[in-house]
Amino acid sequence: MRATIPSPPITSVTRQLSRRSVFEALLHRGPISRADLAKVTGLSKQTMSEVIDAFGQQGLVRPVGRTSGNVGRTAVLYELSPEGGHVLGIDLGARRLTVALADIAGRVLAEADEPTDSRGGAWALDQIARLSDRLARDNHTHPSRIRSIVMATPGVVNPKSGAIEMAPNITGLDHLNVVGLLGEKLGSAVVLENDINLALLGELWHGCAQNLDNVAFLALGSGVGLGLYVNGRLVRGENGAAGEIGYLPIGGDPLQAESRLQGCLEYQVGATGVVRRYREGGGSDVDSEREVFERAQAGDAIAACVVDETARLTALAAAAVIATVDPHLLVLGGAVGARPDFADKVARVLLQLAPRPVEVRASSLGRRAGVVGALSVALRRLHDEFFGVGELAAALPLPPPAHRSARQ
Amino acid sequence: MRATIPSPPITSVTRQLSRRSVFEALLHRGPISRADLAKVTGLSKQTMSEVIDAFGQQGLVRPVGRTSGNVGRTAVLYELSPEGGHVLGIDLGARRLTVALADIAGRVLAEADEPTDSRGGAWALDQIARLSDRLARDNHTHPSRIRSIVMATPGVVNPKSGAIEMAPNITGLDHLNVVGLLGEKLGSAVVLENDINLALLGELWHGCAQNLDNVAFLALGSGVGLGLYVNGRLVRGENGAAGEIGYLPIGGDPLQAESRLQGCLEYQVGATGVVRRYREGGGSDVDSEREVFERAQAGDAIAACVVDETARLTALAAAAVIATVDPHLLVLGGAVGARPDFADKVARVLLQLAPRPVEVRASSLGRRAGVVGALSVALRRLHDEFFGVGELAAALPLPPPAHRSARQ
DNA sequence: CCTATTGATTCGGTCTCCTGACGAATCAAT
DNA sequence: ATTGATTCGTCAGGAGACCGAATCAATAGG
Repeated sequence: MRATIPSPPITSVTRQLSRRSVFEALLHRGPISRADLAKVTGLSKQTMSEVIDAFGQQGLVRPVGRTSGNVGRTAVLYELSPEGGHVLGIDLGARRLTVALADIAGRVLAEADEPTDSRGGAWALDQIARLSDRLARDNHTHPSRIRSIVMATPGVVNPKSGAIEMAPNITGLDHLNVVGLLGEKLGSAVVLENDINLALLGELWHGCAQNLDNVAFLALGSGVGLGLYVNGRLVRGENGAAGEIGYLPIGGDPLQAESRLQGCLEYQVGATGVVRRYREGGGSDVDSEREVFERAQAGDAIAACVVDETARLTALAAAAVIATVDPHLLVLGGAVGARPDFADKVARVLLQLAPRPVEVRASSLGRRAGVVGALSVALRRLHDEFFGVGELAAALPLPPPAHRSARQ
Repeated sequence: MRATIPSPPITSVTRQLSRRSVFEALLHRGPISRADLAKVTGLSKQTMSEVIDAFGQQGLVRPVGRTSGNVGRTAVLYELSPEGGHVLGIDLGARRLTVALADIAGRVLAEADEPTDSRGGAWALDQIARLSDRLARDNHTHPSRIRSIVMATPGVVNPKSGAIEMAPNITGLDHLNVVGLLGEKLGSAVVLENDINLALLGELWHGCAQNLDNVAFLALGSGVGLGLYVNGRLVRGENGAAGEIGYLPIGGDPLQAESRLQGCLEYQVGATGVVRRYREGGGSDVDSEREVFERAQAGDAIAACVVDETARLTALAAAAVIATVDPHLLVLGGAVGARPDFADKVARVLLQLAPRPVEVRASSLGRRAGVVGALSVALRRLHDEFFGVGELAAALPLPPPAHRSARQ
């Protein structure tokens, strides 16, 4: 086995751009010959040979057979090598921990999950490290080859510091330097991101929202939350609090005490809200919001009523989001939101609310969405590390209003 | 006077990047010598002289005196020349037409406005052409030198076609090929954009929202509308309908007939809504929502009540937007929204609603915001035409889920 | 076996950029 | 006024990256 992968050597901007477009072509056009690469990228054949040579020496690329059947000389086919680097996606949920491993070409090599260590905090982090290590070794990958790690976590992630600001569902996580500790344990930098945001990105990469630029993802589970993808980019907001729609002034008096504390919409549509409304409606004791949904499907009239009201409020929230950002698609996700029957109900109410109908789909990845999204971000970060063009791509900023005189 | 400005000759990518960074330095560091430009951009003195030479031949740049006072040889100072190109910003409102002219460096050369031709449609377009021509000639600029024109218009602008889809306040504009006709009359391509979006961009460029990446602009005038700036980019939405918050399910039953037709919030907070509520409250006859506000300030109790309710509903809408996109700043604009007293009222209610306080400011450009925003977009487009890097800057797309096998 | 075709390499030539050297212009001190 | 220090701007040489044309190599088909 070769030594650890060297960072790409410093090269000129123009060569970096060439490398970048060759990489992109390799990524999307699978095994491909140098001649075809030259045609696709517009580069000359010998530039192509130089780039492929360099890629080969970095372990980024490997030959995989030759063409055959066509007239003319056979060509050597190349593809991205799994040796080029690996990425890890983690979804740390309150109940379930999922980890997945992919290579630089985005091929998902393995996936594993376990119940989250209920002691939370440091125990959960240890569990993550254990599971990740096992996954790497089982796939003949030394953990040190993992160059990019992204973890989905509930709560608000500060977009500047990358720290968790509130993780109500996992005990003792908010007072821990998660990025630092986990990075140490795993031997590589870790990036955190809100779980709903990553579920949205998962649907965008491998799920029901592929190739779209404007998507809203409404998650309904123990709480209610929103992920937004606008102009082809994730919306985090100034404080990472974008999508905290529990506080939407919908479903009650927003100035009421309970509403102000946990959010007006959350108070009605969150798990405790659903259970409370079921109890208030005369229903017998239930443990979780899930049970209410199951009873509704089993014919419980009170439960059905609660579910209908939940769907109605969800649709109102969705209408607010749709009026605000005008997405192409609304994805319903989360433990209860992804239920097709519930999605249908919401879609029906929505049809009566919106000035123009919006497509509504239930999440197609279900609870895998979070890991898949984490993988996609980890992958993107790895690609950027190797082939990013940095600020070069930034838009030309406009001049400030203060001007020196323009002598005519 | 020199002949018309030639399009920049085709150059290699690397030269284009150099030109770009030199231009940026000229734009922001005012008159500057070649030696300083070399230091700022990191390019060599040699390259700098080449680029400045080329700029000079294109008429982009001109010498303006020399340094003095410092030890050492004096340096020739250069600045962007007004001959480099001009841009035009137009704000076509229902009542007022405003036009402004700027040069390639973003220096606003002139601004003029008139009441909009009340016959609307083709007459308004003629009026625009007349006013623009006059403005250009008064500033020693032949109309043919104007290389980029952007117009603010009410209604939804289709982000793909660039056409107006609904302009309720200006008669006979929605059945006209505005882009085509106006482009013909003015002799240059015209781009349309929603007036609220441009007002937002105006505040971002020259107003109260400078140097921010996440801003919401809530306009309250004859109607209610929202402009969103997220991740440093304008949010148009999939159909250009982002920010149509008249349809927010706030302030009434969203399934009611009137609400469904013109939007639930619009029905309460729009001009006709304010007037209606004043009448329903027992107020005497008024012509416009503006009058209600004036009476409130003059001590009319009924009017004050209506205004308070309007502020309350506006704050609810703002809270919904804030929960959704988490902006750094909320700007209140439009004929009534920009009133400082009203902005204060909204801010006060908002303080009780949001989990974390958000900064609220009244528009600082007032009704100039639209033209200024139009200028900023026109300018950006001109810069991009000259120095854009195109798709080169695009993010590396992730591979699609369908994969060829990865032979280990 | 020969030819058409396609893949891959080699060989100039161009473009852009940088470095180092040098002349030009200026201020400050003698 | 002369000299020295300093800065501006240009010139010449060379490195990196790209391309096109020519050339060699390997294959399918007649």
